[in-house]
Amino acid sequence: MEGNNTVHASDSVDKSRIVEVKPLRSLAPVLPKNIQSCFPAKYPSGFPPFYSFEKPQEIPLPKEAEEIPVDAETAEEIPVVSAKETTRETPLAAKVTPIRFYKSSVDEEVNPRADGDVNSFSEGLNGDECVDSTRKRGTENIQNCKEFLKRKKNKKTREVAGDGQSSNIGVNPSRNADGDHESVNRVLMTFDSIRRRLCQLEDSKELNSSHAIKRADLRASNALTCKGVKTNLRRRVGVVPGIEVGDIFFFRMEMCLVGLHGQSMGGIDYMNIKDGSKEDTVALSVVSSGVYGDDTEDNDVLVYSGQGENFNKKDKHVTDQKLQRGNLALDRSAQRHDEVRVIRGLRDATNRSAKIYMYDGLYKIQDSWIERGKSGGGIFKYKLVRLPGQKSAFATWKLAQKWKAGSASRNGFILADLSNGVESIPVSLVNDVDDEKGPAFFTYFMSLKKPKPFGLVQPSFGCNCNKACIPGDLNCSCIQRNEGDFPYTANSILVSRKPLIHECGPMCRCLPNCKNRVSQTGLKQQMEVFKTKDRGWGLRTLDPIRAGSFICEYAGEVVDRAKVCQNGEGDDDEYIFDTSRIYQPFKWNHEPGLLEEVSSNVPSEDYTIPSPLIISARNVGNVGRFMNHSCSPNVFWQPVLYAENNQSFLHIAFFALKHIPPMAELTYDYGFVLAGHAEGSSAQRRKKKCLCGSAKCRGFFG
DNA sequence: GTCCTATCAACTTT
DNA sequence: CAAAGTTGATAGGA
Repeated sequence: MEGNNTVHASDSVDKSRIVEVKPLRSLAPVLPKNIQSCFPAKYPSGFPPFYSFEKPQEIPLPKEAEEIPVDAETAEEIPVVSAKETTRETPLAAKVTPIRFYKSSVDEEVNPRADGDVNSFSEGLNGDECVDSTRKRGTENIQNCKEFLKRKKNKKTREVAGDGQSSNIGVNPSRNADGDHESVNRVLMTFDSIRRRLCQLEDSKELNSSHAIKRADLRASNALTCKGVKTNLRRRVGVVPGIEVGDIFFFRMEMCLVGLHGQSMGGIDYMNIKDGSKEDTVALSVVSSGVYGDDTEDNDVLVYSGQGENFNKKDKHVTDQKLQRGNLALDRSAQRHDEVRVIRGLRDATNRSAKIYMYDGLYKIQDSWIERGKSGGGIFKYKLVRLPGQKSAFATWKLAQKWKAGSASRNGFILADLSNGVESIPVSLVNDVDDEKGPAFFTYFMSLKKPKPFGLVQPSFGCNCNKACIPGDLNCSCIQRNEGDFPYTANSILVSRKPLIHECGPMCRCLPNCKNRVSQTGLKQQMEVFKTKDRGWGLRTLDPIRAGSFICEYAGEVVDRAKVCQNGEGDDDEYIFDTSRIYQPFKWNHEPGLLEEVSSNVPSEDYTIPSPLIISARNVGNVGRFMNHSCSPNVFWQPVLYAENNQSFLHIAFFALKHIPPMAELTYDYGFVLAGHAEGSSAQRRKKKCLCGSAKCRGFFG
């Protein structure tokens, strides 16, 4: 028994380090406080919003606003405001430098009244201009949109030149033609935020009407295209700025919007170029869906099939593919020895009908030939070989899949399941860096021990839903607490960051598989604890993770500040999570106004926590305790509340901030304590030097 | 009940 | 403009 429980694989088993598994919950009810704190005021205490849309008249006038630089550099200079200290006065919103300036070129072009004032900005959006707002929209709207896009195209040259006159929501106009990391990120985040919200609306409509809005991906993309929220519009051969080898995508549209692959369906993207006096056509990128038998043993080689049917629909004759379009382009690229971007698609393991795409870098066409297909028609084949010296991407993904399946051996493999069966998915322990055989002893536990009730005067109660709560059912008291919105999509993706999320709990009548219990169901992705080069143990994922996916709770013991101070004399706060630290604000929800039906109710991203919650994961915890800090994290925390034993308890749940590729380390922003604001001895506490290595690194944390 | 495949239709890009 | 290595819904079979 003990052998099974050991953290170490080595012979020298230290009995003090035996993992003790206690998957039971311990509850400690305490005194209730006032109910007011549960329901956020209009501006709950917390971070200031980037911009106040509820008071558009107080937004600075355009002249003023245009002086505010919108670069990434400036964004970093946004004053950080303590969750504790912020007293909300409306002008604060105007004082805070906006990360973007919300004025779109659309308004300039289309709405003659638009003068850059946010007010008219919203009006412009609420008109029918280019807003694909209802299922039964007429062709009129589409027409408008097309016309708009035409006009926009003419104007593009000016924008590219950087006259500074126009700007787009979310993207620095100068990044429209040639993007960077910042603009790519922003486009992707905005896209997915709108898409999630559309899914949410769709889910809730299903109950009330038969008409569900389909293809949220297309609709989100449409909205962004109309508003010019795109980047890397200039089509190019080779590297696309801001996109890294190994980046993953969940929709073809995402790759269109950031300029990686311009074809919404087509597998081959190409363009015409002028080479001296001669016109030529060259391939830009190919998407391999992995269904045409183009997989080879060698992950650096791709055999890609040309495009074109093998029979003519009219005369029903077998035909050969023709050397035209994409086929021609690939042929030309081969002769010119040009680079071609390769995107590899694989089935999503968790959602078999969906696909995940990974950018695998640059390849060159080494060979091409014609094969006979099953029907007898000729099929072009192109052998693409990956250029050396690029970061391993697709190969890593495939390897991770093998590790998961147990069909490939691993270097430095220590333990198959650190959680010892507490999690339904095993958490492996790996160290391929040095000799350390595992982290110090702790008890694996999935949730909070000794939680303190969240101050409510009224007794907490659960909902009365039968079996499962259904989005759009306004009789469900849990949905009511979430202001009518179901916090998660049908596939358990968080829709928006909110001051507080109310989940169903043990007191609800619905069953444990109710979709409103996402943070209580344990790990959903396969993860592993691994030894980093310079930051101790860390957590990484073997699976690709979609933005908004639940990662894990921050499990541990709820402690008092006094106790933290007592223990905090050494470097003892390594395993402390504290909601009252200062956290860099960031925008995860989309801007209001990008899509009519979605604009009106974009939740605030200021967390509402009436009294600080401090969790120690030193002795008891889950994988959350291994997540390292980063100033450019890929995970964020979100307060979640649900009731147990007539009381409500606050939990901290982690969600993916963006799409996370397999084998990437999971990190979140630890926040920091302002010097002089901490109590007692911890005031003198040293900040830790940050080694996150990101371009936006603050230099310290903790 | 679930899991897989096949098929269909709505759909946007160049 | 037509074509396209899409996507999600739906149905039927193992």
